[in-house]
Amino acid sequence: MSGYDIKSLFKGLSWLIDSPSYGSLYPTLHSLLDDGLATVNVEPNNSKPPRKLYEITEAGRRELRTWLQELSSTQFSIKAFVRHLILADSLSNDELKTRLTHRRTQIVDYLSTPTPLEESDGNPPQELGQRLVHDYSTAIAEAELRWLDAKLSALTQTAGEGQDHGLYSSS
Amino acid sequence: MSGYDIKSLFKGLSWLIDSPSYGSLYPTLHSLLDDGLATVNVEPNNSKPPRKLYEITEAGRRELRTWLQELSSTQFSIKAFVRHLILADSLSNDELKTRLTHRRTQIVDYLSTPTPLEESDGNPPQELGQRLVHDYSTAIAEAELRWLDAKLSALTQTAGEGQDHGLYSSS
DNA sequence: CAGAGCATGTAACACGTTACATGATTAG
DNA sequence: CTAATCATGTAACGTGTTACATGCTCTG
Repeated sequence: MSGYDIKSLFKGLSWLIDSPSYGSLYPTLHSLLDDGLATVNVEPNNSKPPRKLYEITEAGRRELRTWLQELSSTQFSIKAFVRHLILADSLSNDELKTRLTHRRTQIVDYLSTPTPLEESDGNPPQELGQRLVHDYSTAIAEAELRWLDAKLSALTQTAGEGQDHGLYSSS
Repeated sequence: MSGYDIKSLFKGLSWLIDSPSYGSLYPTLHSLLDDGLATVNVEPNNSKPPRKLYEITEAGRRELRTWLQELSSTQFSIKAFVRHLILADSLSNDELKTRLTHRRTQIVDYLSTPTPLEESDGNPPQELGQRLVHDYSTAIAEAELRWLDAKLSALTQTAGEGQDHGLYSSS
């Protein structure tokens, strides 16, 4: 993909996670080249600035794998999970299944932790906000749980299909 | 609340949105005092550092309102919406309803935009990640829509109840 | 008796955004 | 004809994190 393509992808997801600015995106791409983690293929684009199509190298893929491993073992955020999904192409069927299962565990844990419930006394000084957010957070978590279950069952039924991980077969 | 309390609140929400570090939280609280947007009430805490309980001033509440207005009219992100919910105490019944309705509109718009569907040709070079994320994003958006509808109907049924906005009456 | 939680705060550093620079093409 | 989209890039600036400093208390 080109820097522009990457930016577009994130822009479409910006309601869920932050989208990087070109000011950080382009320099990052340049440093990937310097480190040999990616290669470019410059494609002329009639009098417009040429499209620079980046591709990950083997070394890059190795780095990516360890980075994703780190991510999933230390971060629970939606941001981290979405990053994982975006990069699902780099994972094998089994790896993806492992990650989704791990995520499922985290969500279940989150949903089962009994709300801290702060403020002893007669409790409501002013905490409508807290309750609303907690409520919202729970609703989102439950939705994610259902989504994970659906994907996991699709992934398990068609065990070793390779290509599309059995997720989007027969439209 | 104290700086510590605020941090705890965000920590509990860190799976949804970023939690600020103390390194930015405390200085921010200090600058609110300088600007007269908040006041402190220092509460001794037997030999532990005293708890500094901050409270918003009238001027602060005015600033907050315009800030929230700005937020909701320019940002569509979950981050912005969660901020709004946390601060729901500062909004009147009608204001809250307006914001939720506005959010609902945004979600509906998002769900109705026909997926860009990039890559003309025979389309699938490698875009499992894109599809997965889109799928996930849609599932979350639909869950939020249902949540909004539930809250909005609760809010409308008990029109002008004041106190708890009619949201959490008779448990 | 060690580690987690309570509780506040500062300074160096890294990071990312904003604003700028450039310019053709296509859609309304 | 104007605005949006395509397409890349740099430098100054602002903001936020990381690491450090301090010290009591409760839990396992």
